[in-house]
Amino acid sequence: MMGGVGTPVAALSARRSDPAAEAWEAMSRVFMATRGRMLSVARELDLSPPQVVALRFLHDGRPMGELAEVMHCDNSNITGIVDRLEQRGLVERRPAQRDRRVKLLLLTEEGTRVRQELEHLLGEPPPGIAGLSRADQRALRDILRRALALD
Amino acid sequence: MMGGVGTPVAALSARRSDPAAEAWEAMSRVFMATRGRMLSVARELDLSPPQVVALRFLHDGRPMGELAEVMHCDNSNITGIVDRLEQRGLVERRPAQRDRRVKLLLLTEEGTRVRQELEHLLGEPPPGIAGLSRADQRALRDILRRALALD
DNA sequence: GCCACAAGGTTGAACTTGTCAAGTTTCTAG
DNA sequence: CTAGAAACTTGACAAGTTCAACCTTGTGGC
Repeated sequence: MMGGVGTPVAALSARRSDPAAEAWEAMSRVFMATRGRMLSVARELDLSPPQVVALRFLHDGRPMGELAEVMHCDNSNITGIVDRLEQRGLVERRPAQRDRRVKLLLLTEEGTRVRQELEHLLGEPPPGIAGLSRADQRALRDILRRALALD
Repeated sequence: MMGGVGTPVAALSARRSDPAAEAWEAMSRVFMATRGRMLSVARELDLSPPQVVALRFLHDGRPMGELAEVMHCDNSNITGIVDRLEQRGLVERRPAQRDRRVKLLLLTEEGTRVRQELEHLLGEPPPGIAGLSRADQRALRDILRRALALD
């Protein structure tokens, strides 16, 4: 830990011998360690963190309201974020035919490119995960997929 | 999935048969699913998301600059966040004796209480993890601890 | 001791985010 | 046809983020 600064977080409290809580604590630590990377990727692509989240949650034809829902924020908030993505030419709004109150979001060519770049950079596993044995990696993947199936 | 809204993210791209990337993708999905809980916990305790992060990264005697470093943001940013935490009586500033330029952060009694509440609420594993078999939970914990040792 | 310089933190300006309360347009039910 | 709801926008205001400029305090060379 060369450039480190000591314990990043004071003791996260996982009740001893509660393996779920202990696993979750470890998982939270792995994620906290990747905060920096996410922020520098955003900077590199000249996007704010919410714009990154929005782009990742976006897919062609997704209504604004749905984006607001998955991002857990207000509709009025999405308006501004999409405004700026649109100004940058990454996204377009198109009223839905079936209900013209609804605006569907479409990625432009450039938007698709940026989004792919984003997934490429953020999809890279952090060193801790990349450094695990292949058996551990497979076990981790399988366990987490079981967890996702329960959500 | 009753109130669901379809696929939250369009395909995160994990190269096939790269178990590390697949594991990381699954892990990212688990985390995305907990965004909402983090936000509602923040609301419940009347804290902004950055204040939550700051409180979690805080420990008694931590210098402001160190907090800025672990939060990956500018010193000037921390000034404002700490200002508001101080106004709410959760934190105090005290100049370090050895170097009076440095301000050390101390949790007040109330600050300690809120921080514990925070760890309690956010330390609760999400349903997907809690619903795993005990063997899976232990395996997950052990693998992630190995990953942390590599960071 | 004195001086230039660096380091930790604060301030102010410009912008983005987030929230809430109207407001507009477009459905939908009765 | 009309009352009300739904989807988005607008405006106002607090908070976060970044940058440059600043103030105070340490540090090293002389």
